[in-house]
Amino acid sequence: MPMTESITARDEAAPSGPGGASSALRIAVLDRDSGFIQVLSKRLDRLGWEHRVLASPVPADTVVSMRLSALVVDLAVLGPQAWEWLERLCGALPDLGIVVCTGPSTVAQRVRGLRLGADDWITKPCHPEEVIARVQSVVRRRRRPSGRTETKPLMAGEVEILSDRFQAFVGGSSLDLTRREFELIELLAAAEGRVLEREEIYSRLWGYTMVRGDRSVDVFVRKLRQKLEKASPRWRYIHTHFGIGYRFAAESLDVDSVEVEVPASVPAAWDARDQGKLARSHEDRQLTPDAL
Amino acid sequence: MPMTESITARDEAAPSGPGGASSALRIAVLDRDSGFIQVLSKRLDRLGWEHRVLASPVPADTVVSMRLSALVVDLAVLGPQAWEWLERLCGALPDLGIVVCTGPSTVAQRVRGLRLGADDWITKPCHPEEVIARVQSVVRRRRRPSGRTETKPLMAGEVEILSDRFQAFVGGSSLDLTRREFELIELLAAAEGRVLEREEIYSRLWGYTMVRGDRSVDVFVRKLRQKLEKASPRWRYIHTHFGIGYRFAAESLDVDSVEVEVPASVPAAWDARDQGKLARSHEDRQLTPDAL
DNA sequence: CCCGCTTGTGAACATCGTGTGACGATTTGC
DNA sequence: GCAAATCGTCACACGATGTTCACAAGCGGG
Repeated sequence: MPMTESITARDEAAPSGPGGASSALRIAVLDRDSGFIQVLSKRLDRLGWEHRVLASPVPADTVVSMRLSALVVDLAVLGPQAWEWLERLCGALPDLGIVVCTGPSTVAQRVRGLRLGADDWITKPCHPEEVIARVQSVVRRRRRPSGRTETKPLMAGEVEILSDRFQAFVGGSSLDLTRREFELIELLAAAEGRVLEREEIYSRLWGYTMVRGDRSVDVFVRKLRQKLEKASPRWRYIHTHFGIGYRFAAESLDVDSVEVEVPASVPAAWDARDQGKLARSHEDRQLTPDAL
Repeated sequence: MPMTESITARDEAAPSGPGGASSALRIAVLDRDSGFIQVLSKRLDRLGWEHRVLASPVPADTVVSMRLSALVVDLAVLGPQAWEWLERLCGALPDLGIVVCTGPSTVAQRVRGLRLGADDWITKPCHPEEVIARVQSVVRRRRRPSGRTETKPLMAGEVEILSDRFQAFVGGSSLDLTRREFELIELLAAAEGRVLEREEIYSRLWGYTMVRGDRSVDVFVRKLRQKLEKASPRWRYIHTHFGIGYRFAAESLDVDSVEVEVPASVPAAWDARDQGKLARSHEDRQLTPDAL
């Protein structure tokens, strides 16, 4: 069985993607081995997981309040009451992932721990990477039921983008976006204020690189604009940047409420010129490069 | 730390009760170590778990058809393709519990196995009782629905979904849903208002990942719609989202009772449009862009 | 002010996704 | 072992969706 590889710290994708509340893990380590803790903490940091180190036997109730995804625990820290503590904890938090990481033990002890509710049992000395991997494995299973992807609605101007409905709404009524249209508005709105190049939009939506001359992005932008215009006539959302791409930003045509929708991140020159342009031109979506 | 106890074979309750599919575990062991297999099989028998021993590297597809709860596997049996095999299996059956039980290995190998989707990794030689305990632990984690005894009836429009009866009712009379039909309506109703993608529905109901071109979900949606339509003709429950999946939401065809079923989160314009369309079109289930 | 390039627009076209009925395979109950 | 129920696949039809065109309009640089 030729299995040879090194443990490369190939970092999992940091929590960046729009869909990714996936990596929002909270871990606690209950141990006293300072060396072990230090190495583990470092690794957890690099993974971007929130973590906390506990040195003394915390009452089970306290653990409950920490809202953890998983707990790594050395039973030795707990002393004689380890079993009782473990049992109570598992009873109180059946969804908490528990990885016991402790010194030499008998089979009977391991079996007992696992039966009481521990999800895994590692024997020290052990490699931190394996601890991480086992915690991941435990959490991977745990996370299924909480698949409730907490998708906060994206808001911009009058439109409300609900990821779990695959739709955008204005005043409660759907824009009737098709799948691609929705993906496009979601992508644009997630990058609100920033200009996205055509190539990037294309590759993020279609998955492969755009061939020169492909007008798909333009076409879908048009469709989106049509539906946005119909549902929210007094606002402009998608702005063209000539030779570059598109930028999503809710901008009202009503002069009164100008300051409402202009993001603070945009330099002042922007709104001044832009609004001027908006006021005098019917073709206000077309922004020349020097308007930046 | 006084931890001393013998491994008593205190059998878990055998699958006896009518309601109890709780202990109906199906395990497979893929190994060639006859002694290990024999001892393990004996133990599995006493626990009342269905089990099957495989001696040769079974193709991943075959494993799928075995409807297992968990699999204990010695990677040595699989030879050089072990990793690939493991990866494909985990991809096809994300809910299958996989316990690797194999000879001496490096940390890197264990980490790799766990990352690929294995739930646990035990190093031989090991005590059968620990294997059992770890399988139990994995399965315990895997099972989310049985853990909850919350038998709150789900209500939507005129239908009432009673999980403990595996049936849906309208006005007290059963819809005579088959198992799959019930699982489907339960899944959909639990996510009321949210769009569920076909792939998700399939993987949650069938347990493995959907192959492209499989129409099973569509077919069962049709069967469900038929029964819902017959029992509750004045309501629509399952809505198609083209290119995505289905959304469950009770919507009345009667204009009067609009406010009853519309969730507060969705503003009024919704039903206004929707109801209008629903009222005048016989083909209301297919949500054309302008019907949503 | 003109020319080349980029973008907007509408429609035609090809493709894909879904509803539907029927059929064979498998499981379940007696 | 048989009969009924249930499950999953298939082929067909139809419509929604995505893609590609040609042309018009707008922009930028001489």
